[in-house]
Amino acid sequence: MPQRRTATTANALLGLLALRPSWPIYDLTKQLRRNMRFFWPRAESRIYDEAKSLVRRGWATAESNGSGRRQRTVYSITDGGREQLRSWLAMPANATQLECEPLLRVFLMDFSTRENLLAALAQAEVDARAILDVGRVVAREYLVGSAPFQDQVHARALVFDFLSSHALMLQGWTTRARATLADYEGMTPDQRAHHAQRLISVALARFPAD
Amino acid sequence: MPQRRTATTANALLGLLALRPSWPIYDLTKQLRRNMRFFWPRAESRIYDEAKSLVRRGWATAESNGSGRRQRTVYSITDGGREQLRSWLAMPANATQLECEPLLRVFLMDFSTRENLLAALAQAEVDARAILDVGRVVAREYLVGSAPFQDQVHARALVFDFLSSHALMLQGWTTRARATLADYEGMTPDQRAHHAQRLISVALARFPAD
DNA sequence: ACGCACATGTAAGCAGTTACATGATTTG
DNA sequence: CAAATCATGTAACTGCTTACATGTGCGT
Repeated sequence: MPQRRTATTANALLGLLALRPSWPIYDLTKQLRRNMRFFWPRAESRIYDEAKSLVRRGWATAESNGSGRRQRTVYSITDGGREQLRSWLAMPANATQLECEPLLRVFLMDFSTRENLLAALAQAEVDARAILDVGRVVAREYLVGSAPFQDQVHARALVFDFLSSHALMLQGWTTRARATLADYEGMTPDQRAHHAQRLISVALARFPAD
Repeated sequence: MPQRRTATTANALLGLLALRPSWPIYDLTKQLRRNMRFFWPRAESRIYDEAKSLVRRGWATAESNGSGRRQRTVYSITDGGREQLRSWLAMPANATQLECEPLLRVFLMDFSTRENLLAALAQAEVDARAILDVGRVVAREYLVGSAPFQDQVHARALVFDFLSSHALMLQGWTTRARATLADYEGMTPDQRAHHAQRLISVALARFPAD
């Protein structure tokens, strides 16, 4: 029995709404953009749509607080929304998914040029750095106690641990991969194959017992 | 200027097609399912559609080799397909994306139960184990020289390094997260906050200089 | 001879993206 | 006061997933 996708963006939004009595729509997009995009990436236009859909489903209310001609909508979670949030959290979580085009290009390295391959690795490094750069700023905010969600520091610490581990993993890999490519440089195919096998057995040795 | 998405599934398929003179469609889905799903996850039905689309665009040819009533289509890359592959590889790679619902649930832990939260962590561990289990098998094939793509071992070693690092990172994080939750157990909110700040500074200390 | 896993698709629908448009507010 | 950036959307499209439908061959 294939399992229906449980975590739509709607549920992530509900979670945010539950953290504060009311949210201007822009703050929601900002939150998604700054803090959640690294593990729950969504286009901003999605947020606007999804917020309206929450209202349609009775999980949130919208107050159009139009100062001037332009409307500024503020959203609040309803009791039904809290109920939905609770019932979503009781369902099993979907699997973690990684989509890494730089790695795809390494996989297909034989059809690429040295230059293009290095560019792909550089992209992976940029991805890592983006996380680390945000992380440095946010971490300091939480350490000095000035973060907007300071009361959530117990949860955010775990998220921070995850994301920095992920970013450091990415960065470490690009470094090793570049070194390996340099090693490959002067080798015959046979030597490369041997070298590669050694790399595999080193990595395999780090696997947990079972 | 927003950057067009460059790596559709089509290009990944072209890469596979370029590795062998001809591919039965099922072998393509198998390859995607067994080896690439961890960094380029796609539904299998997508592969069937996409293969046909390659033919429509002149990047592949299909030979319907029907033994019996049922057709077994075999695909081959064309010169145009190789050209497309080359020009895709010359474009900048898209960013790495991670979607981790277990982490989203940790982010929202205050609305969850202890039990549900642990279930989310268990899911993350299952995700890691899935990679490690496949990795163990594939690694041994490459080490004894019996892998279907043994001639690609130089590339696969780099992929293997990436995926095992990723999986070990995931597994390490779940272990630490569980320990942290246990630590939180008896604490006052204030103590938890302090504990969390210590965790953040430990993680921050591991950041590269820059 | 039956059941189950393997193999090959089709159909429908939605979640999500890109691209565009424009109002409001700050800043140099 | 012009330019840039912040803020709030809409429109069009599409890749991808889920769910379903069947054929085919193997093990028992």
